[in-house]
Amino acid sequence: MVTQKRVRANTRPRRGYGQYCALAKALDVIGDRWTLLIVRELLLRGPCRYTDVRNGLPGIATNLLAERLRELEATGILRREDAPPPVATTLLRLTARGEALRSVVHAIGRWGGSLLGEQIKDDAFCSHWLAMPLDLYLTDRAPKRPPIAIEVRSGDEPIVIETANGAVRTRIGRAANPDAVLTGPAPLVLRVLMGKLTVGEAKTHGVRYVGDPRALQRVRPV
Amino acid sequence: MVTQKRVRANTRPRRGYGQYCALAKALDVIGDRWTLLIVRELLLRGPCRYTDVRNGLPGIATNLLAERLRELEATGILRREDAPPPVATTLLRLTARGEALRSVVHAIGRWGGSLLGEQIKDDAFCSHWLAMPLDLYLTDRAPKRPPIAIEVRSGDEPIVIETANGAVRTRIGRAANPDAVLTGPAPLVLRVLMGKLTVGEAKTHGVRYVGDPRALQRVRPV
DNA sequence: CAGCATCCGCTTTGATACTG
DNA sequence: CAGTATCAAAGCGGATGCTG
Repeated sequence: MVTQKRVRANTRPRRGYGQYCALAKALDVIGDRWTLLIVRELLLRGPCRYTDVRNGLPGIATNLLAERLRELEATGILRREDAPPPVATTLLRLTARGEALRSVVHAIGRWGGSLLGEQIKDDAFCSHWLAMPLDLYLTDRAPKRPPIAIEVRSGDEPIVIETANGAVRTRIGRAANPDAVLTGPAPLVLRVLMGKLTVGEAKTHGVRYVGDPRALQRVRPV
Repeated sequence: MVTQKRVRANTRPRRGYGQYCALAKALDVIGDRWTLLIVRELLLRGPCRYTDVRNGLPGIATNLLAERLRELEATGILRREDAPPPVATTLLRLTARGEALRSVVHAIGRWGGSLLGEQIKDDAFCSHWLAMPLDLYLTDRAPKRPPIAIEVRSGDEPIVIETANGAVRTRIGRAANPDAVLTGPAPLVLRVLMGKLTVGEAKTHGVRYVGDPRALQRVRPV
């Protein structure tokens, strides 16, 4: 008798912890390798294509990404939707439940901040990853004054730090009229923004800063 | 000649994401299977023995637990210490860095709460796991009044809900003089404490409540 | 090219047995 | 009590191939 091979096609048996505990149940869903990094990409980029997600995840195997996306869709964390008329492609968008993972990603990111300082060695880096620490630590020191924008160029994609009614938001893209532009290697750029390194010191290591010097003070972390 | 066994000892190659990102670095350390559940046990129990941790993690393989504990020690999340004179054993205790994971565990637990309501089927349950949702959601509605204690018996170990200067803390153990004692199956007990089920309704399903009825109101969640 | 699926070799995990 | 030893099964990484 022939043994059944491809029995259950594309549904994994899902190896869960089997514990009646919110943490365990959550980890059943978001605890697999790469899963939270996929969520990170969708949180930072907003709705985007398969390929965009993959570009933000150097090292992931394509089949694994496809599988994770299927799982995330099945668990109601993201959904696929057709892009508006101009381009004909499928967009991946976080659901409300997926957006709610921002608090989780922030908590882990904040905890992991202390592990980051050391060195890069041959770590991959994508400039939009800067957005997370910036959103986490920067504050608007002068909420009453007119908003400012700082453009940061540190890798493939430029990002913009904007003050908007008291909060600091970081997004991928360019500023129409930036008050300052900061350019250089990521660890240094980050240290400058975090106030751990003066612009003067950083400039001797390849960082460039053009524009209003007060812009940096404006968003300095507490 | 005796062959050396302990050659490669305890250093794995460690398969990290290789990304210069706080989230990825954190997941390199706490992203492996079982790791955060081990941290949960240490957070809920405080310093305890290997066996205590294992009892709180039904299904874990002993070698895996031993390996994870080694990794957590190496990454500075816990440390081993000799127990005080009476008992001669090794205690596992979270370091400050490990305690800082409470915010991470809480964030994930809060997110995972919505996944929990459904059914138990054949999920394992340990009564001390109740402590997390209780710490997350209960509040002291009358901080000025004398503190109260509610004992909950829902499984192997009793736990105590205590109000202490405005906060609600849950711990493993018994209350010397509880204002109320709640007994019954976990999902029901939880629903009662969360205010989603009245004591009267719960009693028809096997829940017992003995003591001051106002104790329950006192710690009701917002 | 975007968006996968398939195959293969290696690593991690799970279950059990055994030891100081 | 606190692990180590062993081995099968599942998961993962990388390469490659297929389809619209």
